[in-house]
Amino acid sequence: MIPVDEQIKVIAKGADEIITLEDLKAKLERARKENKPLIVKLGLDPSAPDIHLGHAVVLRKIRQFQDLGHKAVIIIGDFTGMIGDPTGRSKTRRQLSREEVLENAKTYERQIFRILDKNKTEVRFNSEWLGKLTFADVISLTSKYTVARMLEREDFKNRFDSHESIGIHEFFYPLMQGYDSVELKADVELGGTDQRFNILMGRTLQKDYGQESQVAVLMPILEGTDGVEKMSKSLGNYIGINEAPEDMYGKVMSIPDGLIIKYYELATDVHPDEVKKIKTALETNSVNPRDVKMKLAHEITRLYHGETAADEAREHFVSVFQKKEIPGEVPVLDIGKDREDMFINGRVDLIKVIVAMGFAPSNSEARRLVSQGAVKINGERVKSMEEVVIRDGDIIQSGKRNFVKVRIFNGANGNGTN
RNA sequence: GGAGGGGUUCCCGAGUGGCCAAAGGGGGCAGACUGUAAAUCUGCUGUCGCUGACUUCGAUGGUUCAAAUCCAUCCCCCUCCA
Repeated sequence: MIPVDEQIKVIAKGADEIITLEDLKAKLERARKENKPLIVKLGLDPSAPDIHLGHAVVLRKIRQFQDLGHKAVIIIGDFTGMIGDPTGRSKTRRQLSREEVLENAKTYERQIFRILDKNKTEVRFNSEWLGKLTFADVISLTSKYTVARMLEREDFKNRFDSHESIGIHEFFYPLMQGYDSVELKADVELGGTDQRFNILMGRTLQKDYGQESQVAVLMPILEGTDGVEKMSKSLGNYIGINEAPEDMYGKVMSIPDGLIIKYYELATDVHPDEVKKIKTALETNSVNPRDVKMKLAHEITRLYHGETAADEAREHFVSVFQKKEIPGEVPVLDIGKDREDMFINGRVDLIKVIVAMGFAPSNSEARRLVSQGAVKINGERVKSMEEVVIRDGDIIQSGKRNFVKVRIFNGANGNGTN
């Protein structure tokens, strides 16, 4: 293991807060002396199975720990997932079924190793120990904390003050998460700054159970593409690590300029010195933010899809969004005899095509898109539903980014009249 | 256990018999302008083969020509008292 000071430099990079730095130092020194890796814990909530750049922030940090010689334990919160983390919520979450949780957990496992070192990672499900606790154990656990201290947590406090409901079971979430740390004898727990309360709970409980308290490493929260809210699947402002290169590139391009540096810091492995240079360049207006963002988009895409795919994604972006060309490759919708649902009076119906491709959730929505001039056929804006005739090979564009090529097979008709 | 307040569309929130598919704001979507940035302006924002019809205001049943609005029962949330 490399010297402790060097390790701390790496660990502290990008971190919002380390509680406490002294504890971390002590642990690292001991680990180095005894050549015994630290147990670094990260809990994943299995309610959102698509890993996105927001999750990747902590996962990358874990990876850094691994590269320093430490061991990661990923906890799939299958048991806690049935409660749902109340963090940041203004409402009680719905409980996931056991099947949903397990299904999501599987999806998770498939994705995390695109970032983590599999050889230095252990994956555990917290039902393994939480499911075994007796009611007496639970009482004993709860007796270690008070309602007043629970209400110190901001989201609980807000809900309490504004007379919104708080389920008793929600109080258990932090306790359970803390108990996970007890079970693992975790040395470090990673999380976003919104996990501060939960992770500190681990510190408290470990002490109560006669263990050394874990160190909290809190990473900043990455805002999503809207630039305001925390990146999350449910808000639809996320960039998934499994997304197609073009989508990934495009989504990065849509983030507000103010977030460029933060994305560089938290979502890439670009060296801090280099990031500093970019920051200065932006601040002195010596570069066009768009160009910086294009480099960022390329970098992030490269990280998950490789150099070639990233280059192609850039070309695609330039062609479609900057030059407003129709992309070379467009998804194809085959309409054969068996797709009678796509026809009205013997004609392929534009509305149905839009809905079939998922460009709009309902016919009404599709109709709105058309009436607002969002739909083009072969580059020609559709002005009236009356005149529309869709022919074999036509390329339909809905909004800025959705394209489809329609293939109508002979005998299935398509050219207007019957 | 008692008393009171409340549950409206994605969210907040108005609406207490017909003019209500339901004000206003937020969010979202689309268009213009751009750099798929920000800001700004405009339109749209229940569903449906859509100048009309159908479904929605916690749930069910009722009163009425007509119910988000009135009545009954039930469910849920909050406050105060015990």
